[in-house]
Amino acid sequence: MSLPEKYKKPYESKDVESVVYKRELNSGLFNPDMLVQKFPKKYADSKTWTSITPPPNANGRLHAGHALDVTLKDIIGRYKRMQGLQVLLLPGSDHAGFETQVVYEKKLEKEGRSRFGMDRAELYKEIYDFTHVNKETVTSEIKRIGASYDWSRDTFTLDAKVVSGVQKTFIKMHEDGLIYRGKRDCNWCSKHQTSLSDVETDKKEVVTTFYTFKLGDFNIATSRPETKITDKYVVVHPDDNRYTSYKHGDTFEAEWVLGKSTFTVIKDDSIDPEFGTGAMTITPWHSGIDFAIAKKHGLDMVQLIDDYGKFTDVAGELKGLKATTVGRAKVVEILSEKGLLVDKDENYKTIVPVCYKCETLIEPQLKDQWFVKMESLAEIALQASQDGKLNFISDQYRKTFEHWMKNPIDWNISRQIVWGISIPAWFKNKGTDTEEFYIGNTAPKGNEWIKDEDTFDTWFSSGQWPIATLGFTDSDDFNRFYPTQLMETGRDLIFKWVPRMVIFGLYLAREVPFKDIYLHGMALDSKGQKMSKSKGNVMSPIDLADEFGMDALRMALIVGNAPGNDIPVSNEKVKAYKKFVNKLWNIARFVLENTNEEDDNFDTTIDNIHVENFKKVKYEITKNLDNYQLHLASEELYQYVWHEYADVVIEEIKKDLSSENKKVLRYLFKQILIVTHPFMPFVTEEIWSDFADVSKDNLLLVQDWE
RNA sequence: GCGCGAUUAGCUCAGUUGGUAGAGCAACUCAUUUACACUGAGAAGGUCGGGGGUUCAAGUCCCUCAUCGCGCACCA
Repeated sequence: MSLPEKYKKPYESKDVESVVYKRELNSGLFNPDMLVQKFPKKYADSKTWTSITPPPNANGRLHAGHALDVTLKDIIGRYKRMQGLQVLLLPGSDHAGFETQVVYEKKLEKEGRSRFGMDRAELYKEIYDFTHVNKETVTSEIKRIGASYDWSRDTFTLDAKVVSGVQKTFIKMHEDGLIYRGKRDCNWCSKHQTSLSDVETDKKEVVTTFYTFKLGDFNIATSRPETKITDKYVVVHPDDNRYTSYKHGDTFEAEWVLGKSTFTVIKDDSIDPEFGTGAMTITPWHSGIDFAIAKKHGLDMVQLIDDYGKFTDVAGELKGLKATTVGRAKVVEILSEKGLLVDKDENYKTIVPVCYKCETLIEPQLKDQWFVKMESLAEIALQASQDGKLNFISDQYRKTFEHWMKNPIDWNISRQIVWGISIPAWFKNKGTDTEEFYIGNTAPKGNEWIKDEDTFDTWFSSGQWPIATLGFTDSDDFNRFYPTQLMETGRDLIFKWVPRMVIFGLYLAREVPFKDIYLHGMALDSKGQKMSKSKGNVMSPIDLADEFGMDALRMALIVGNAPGNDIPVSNEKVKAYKKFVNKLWNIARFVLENTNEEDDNFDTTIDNIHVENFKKVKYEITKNLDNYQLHLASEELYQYVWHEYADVVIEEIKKDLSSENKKVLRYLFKQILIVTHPFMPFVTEEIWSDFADVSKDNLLLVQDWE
């Protein structure tokens, strides 16, 4: 046959990629229903193989890490599909409640606006529109990577079916006694005006001053004097013999910030006698630990600092001062003037919690919030892991998972933001002593009930993602595809996301949502630094693909990246695989120039050393794909294609282009296309079209692996 | 403080039940228009962080130390 013109010049990825993706997409074969319909012989009786894709936040462009995520899943998915399984890679996107709201607030800030004071519905509408524009960008970028996702099942976390299902889950959990509302210490961000879960806070080391003040017969040490204004309990360890003259419950009068006041001595063994002076006063409203002590002994709690970080009425003349800055200075000044400052250490290092988005100091606040009781849920998740129902591809993450499940903390699922799924709860006399609540989709009778304005923590909905995307537990898709086979996502989601999906899966469906858990590492820049917008080192997979081709980028992300390890991405590495793609292109040219369809009837029963060698390589590649060792599989492939097939097989055969040799050449090359396809779908599918009639869905996408 | 990783060629990293150290990139020598210069052939480069142990045999298993990274929790 005559050589198609395109092979007379180097491979042009840009010309090919969009054409190939459209060809594959339009075949409908990314949809498992179409696989069965179009190729019943191969797929009608086969099992399903499903992976729910992590929903990327619909609030921006993709970075190289997303490309790694998509590539890994797509390679496995394409491989399983060629093996004859009904593959479903289910895409979606996440409204990413707090994350998106933060991004949008920054936009508002730039425009000189603020969400505070905006009409709730209006704000929601604006963020919705913003998100939808971004969602389209994200979707088109994922398609560029070559994702063989079933877009007909694309799901958004704010789709009506997801919203109602998530709300139903909340109602069910309440009925099962797993939800409670209560005043409890919360992580409060005074900038964003919302509470956050523990995984949404970061730790920051600060150097501050550690003060010791005299309080009656006690010396009290603190790094946060401003919280001490209204303290009235002194806590010491029961066995501390320095304080034996006071018994638990004894009271004494002493001079303090706002004048003379009465203090009560509390003995509690959670105090470390070695730390500071072994005595402390407690501020239950603004400290989790203090709250625990106060709750245990039934002590009074007062709010000293308001939601904006300023002193409340109880601070008397200090009311309205910003607590952590002028407030602190003022308190130190007052106590010093009274001669109560005993000591100060100005080089005290401590770690404080900050908002993971804005680094504002988290001020613990007692708030009425919705909490999920985690203990029993964590226990079943731990059990599932210990029973071997979860297969962590790199076992280090099992330990992390189980550690977390052994130390569950009740989960605050209320957020004081509009961008999210509304909590189906209603209040009567909210904020008063006679407050009542009702949980349900519609308000009870009577017009005194008002809707809860809070929304769910975004992880409350994404935790249900494997079930929600399949239409919840009573749908056909659920029965057909649940439990899924693979959860592949970033290692940073081991806390935020993975355990919650396991828990919800076990709770709602009584089965783990997936068996294999592949946690990939982070994509780093060429210097090994984490990519971030502020550092300006974010690499766009689209830009890299424009320069080197998407197949090259996919290979560069996979080769040498052992599961769970971070991977530096450099232009040099992508460039190296661009050469590999071109090599394949030129091999195709050679094979097409020297063989034709008549050479297709190779008898595979004939002994041939080249065929034997290939079989061994294919066996290894298959084994490594089955074990999710993609870094090994891809490297073997590279070595074989370049240094065996091109350097040895072609070189040998071109000296003797016998009919027999041509058949071997052609047969092996078609096999190579099959094995290479999951890794480099674009160039292989394009070359395939010169070896087969692709007009009737005879795509490389659905060729038999075996 | 607790936990988890990492330490292998100049650089970036592989090395799957213990069996004579691998790749890509870079650098070096040669080939000079070949299916492919986005090329081919070849050579060079590592006492596998230090120390100890188990074993016939250790990059691999155990102990210990050092350095780096990450996670969790911090204490007023």
